Amino acid sequence: MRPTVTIKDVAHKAGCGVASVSRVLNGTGPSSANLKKRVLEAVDELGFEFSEVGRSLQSNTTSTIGCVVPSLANPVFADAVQGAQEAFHAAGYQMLLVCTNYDTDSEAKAIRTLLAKQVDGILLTVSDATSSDGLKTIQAREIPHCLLFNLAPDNENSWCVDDHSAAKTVAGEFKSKGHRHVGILALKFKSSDRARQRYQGFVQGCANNNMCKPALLEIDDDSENLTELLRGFLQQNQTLTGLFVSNDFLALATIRSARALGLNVPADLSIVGFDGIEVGEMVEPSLATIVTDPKSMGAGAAGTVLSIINDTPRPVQPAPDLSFSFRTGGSLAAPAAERTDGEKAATFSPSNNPSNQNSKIQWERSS
Amino acid sequence: MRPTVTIKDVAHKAGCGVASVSRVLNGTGPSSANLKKRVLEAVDELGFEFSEVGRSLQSNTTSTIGCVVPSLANPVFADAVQGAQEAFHAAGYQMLLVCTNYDTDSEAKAIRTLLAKQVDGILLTVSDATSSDGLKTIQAREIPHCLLFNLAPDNENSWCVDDHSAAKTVAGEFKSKGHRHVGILALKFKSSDRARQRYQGFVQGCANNNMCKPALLEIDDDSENLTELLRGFLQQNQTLTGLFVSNDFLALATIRSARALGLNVPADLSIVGFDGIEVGEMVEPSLATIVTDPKSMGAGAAGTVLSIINDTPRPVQPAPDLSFSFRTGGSLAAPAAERTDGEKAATFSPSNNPSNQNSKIQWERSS
DNA sequence: TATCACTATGGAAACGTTTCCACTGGGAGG
DNA sequence: CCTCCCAGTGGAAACGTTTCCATAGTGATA
Repeated sequence: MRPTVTIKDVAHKAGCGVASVSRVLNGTGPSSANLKKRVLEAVDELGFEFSEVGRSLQSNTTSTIGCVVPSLANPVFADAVQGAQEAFHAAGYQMLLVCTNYDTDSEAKAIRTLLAKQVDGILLTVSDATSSDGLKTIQAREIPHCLLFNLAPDNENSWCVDDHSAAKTVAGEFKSKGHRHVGILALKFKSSDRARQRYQGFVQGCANNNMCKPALLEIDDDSENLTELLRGFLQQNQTLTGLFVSNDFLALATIRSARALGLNVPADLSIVGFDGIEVGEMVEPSLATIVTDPKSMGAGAAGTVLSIINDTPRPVQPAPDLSFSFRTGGSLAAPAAERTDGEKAATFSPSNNPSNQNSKIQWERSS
Repeated sequence: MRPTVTIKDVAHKAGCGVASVSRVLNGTGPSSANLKKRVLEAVDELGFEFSEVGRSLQSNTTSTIGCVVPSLANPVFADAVQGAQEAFHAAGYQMLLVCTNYDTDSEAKAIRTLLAKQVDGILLTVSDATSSDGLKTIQAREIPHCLLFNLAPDNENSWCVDDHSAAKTVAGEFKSKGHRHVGILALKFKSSDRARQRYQGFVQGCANNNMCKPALLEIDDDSENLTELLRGFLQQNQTLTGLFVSNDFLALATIRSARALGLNVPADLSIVGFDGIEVGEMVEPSLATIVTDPKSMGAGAAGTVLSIINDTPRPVQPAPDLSFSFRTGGSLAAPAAERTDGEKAATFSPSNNPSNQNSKIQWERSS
């Protein structure tokens, strides 16, 4: 690694003091035409660039923002990070990214590291905003920050989807199609306040619509045995005609598992997802889902952080009930009939799946 | 923002010199038990943490790595970045992330910014590795770096899928199913050397297998009118029975468009994708595709950067022909018959699409 | 001509670290 | 008892900037 050329080298080559170089290059303070020329030439010859490290030390500012998210494997976060990165970049800030893999210890550790690096602000998604150690540290140090996808505790800024309302909306959609007994398939229930919000909202939505209390199927991160889990779940809830799945990706996997069990979607089991990923519109049947705009959320939260730093008015975020929308899709329809078990089902096969034929299920028998 | 507590404050509170504080906390040099105790207490009381900025200035090292990718919207890059981030994190490095949106100017600018920030290394995906200004800058400054998903020019490290071989493999798979005339749908052909590799490999693969030279449909970033483009393309290539699509996402969109044109996939048109995203396995028909492992690629490239920094042996990367694998799927099958035009097609509808019925196409008529 | 205001410039301090060096005191070896 | 060595410690320099302050020169004004 070639030795870095510093402002001193430039000053020496230009035959002037370092202060003059700084003034010329930053356009702060006066300087003669002659001096300007000499400095610029020296810079050119040496290929000088300011070191941000020296600058940061002096200015107590790094033009760097920390960003903490659980994972980029989830396109919701990937999009949000992308949106935030663009917003920060446009304002002249770089972004330090940390993925925590939904681990609270990693969260806290990452945040300490970012603070040590003297970031000018932090954008973060934590597992639980009410109990996050990392968040407490940030608050104590009074660093400009904004939560993303977390329900905000008191005095906290946050850009998030109104998961509670969204889940209520889903309940209403099930109801309007004639469903009475539905379930919810939730991922990482414990490590995510968002999942909790969705569950509670769904329960309340079902209650508001005089539906049965939704059955809960909670699964861990690996969906290896999703089909078996689903089988067991459906056995225990035999009158269930619809399932609200906590994200689109999992919803697609659930559709596949349902098919593997010989069920027809939506006739035997309606599925509604969450997130609104684009492939949901490309599959057959298309996925009914809650559509959100993670990129805008990320950009908005970034804007909030910037507004705190610059002490400008906070950007306005969409009203809670406008933070999402419902997208209809073929995976949600009126239940064909009450599910009845113990009969031979038509095995699903790619192009032998007429939905107007009332498929029976095979999972009871084969378990 | 609360004033930062520095090593001086600690020294003052502990009643010693700053050098002693540094020694105690870093475990470098001797120190009495008494002094240790005083320092540790002071640190605790004041909540002191070292400033990385001061450290960096002194050590000429930032424990920060720059990472430049086109976009996180593409899950390939998102996964790669995630893999890289984990690898860097494990080695005690933070990651500065920049997305360039496939713009070469942004690339060069981002790289200059990263260099000014004194990153210890850079991981990057550029549009064209042979002509990248940013890459030249990095080379000139002799910064530890590694390319990702770029075909490496001389003396450059790079972790990438062997796009050329992979595309040849796809040609072979088409051939083995009995296809003779196939096409390739490429995205961002100009701004990506990877797309070019795939095209050339596919052309060569078709030639090796005595197939027709593949027709090329090149599209821009927005696939708004994909259906119309596809219609025109198929009109011009009436004997075409298969299409190699440059990424899975686009492949799914193509399947949808084909259906909208009244075509049955795979009977009328086989589709093979590229990337191996997981949803490809969840849809009907499942997507035949080239499977890659972007996360491992990202982690591997990160390992290479680290090995350059630490002057340790380079991690070994998989042999080019093991950098991918072909995944069979329902979207690739033997062509049902030569496509014939001008007849009324069965309009596609969700569950009214028996593949054993030889669908006719409607696009000729409706254009 | 003396004063003034202002441009042009360089020296030096400051930012938060680490590390070199110098200084002290005490124990071991002669 | 005198050396010598070493643990223990603090002062100060250095890293690359910016900025305050002092100085010098210049032209205009009184």
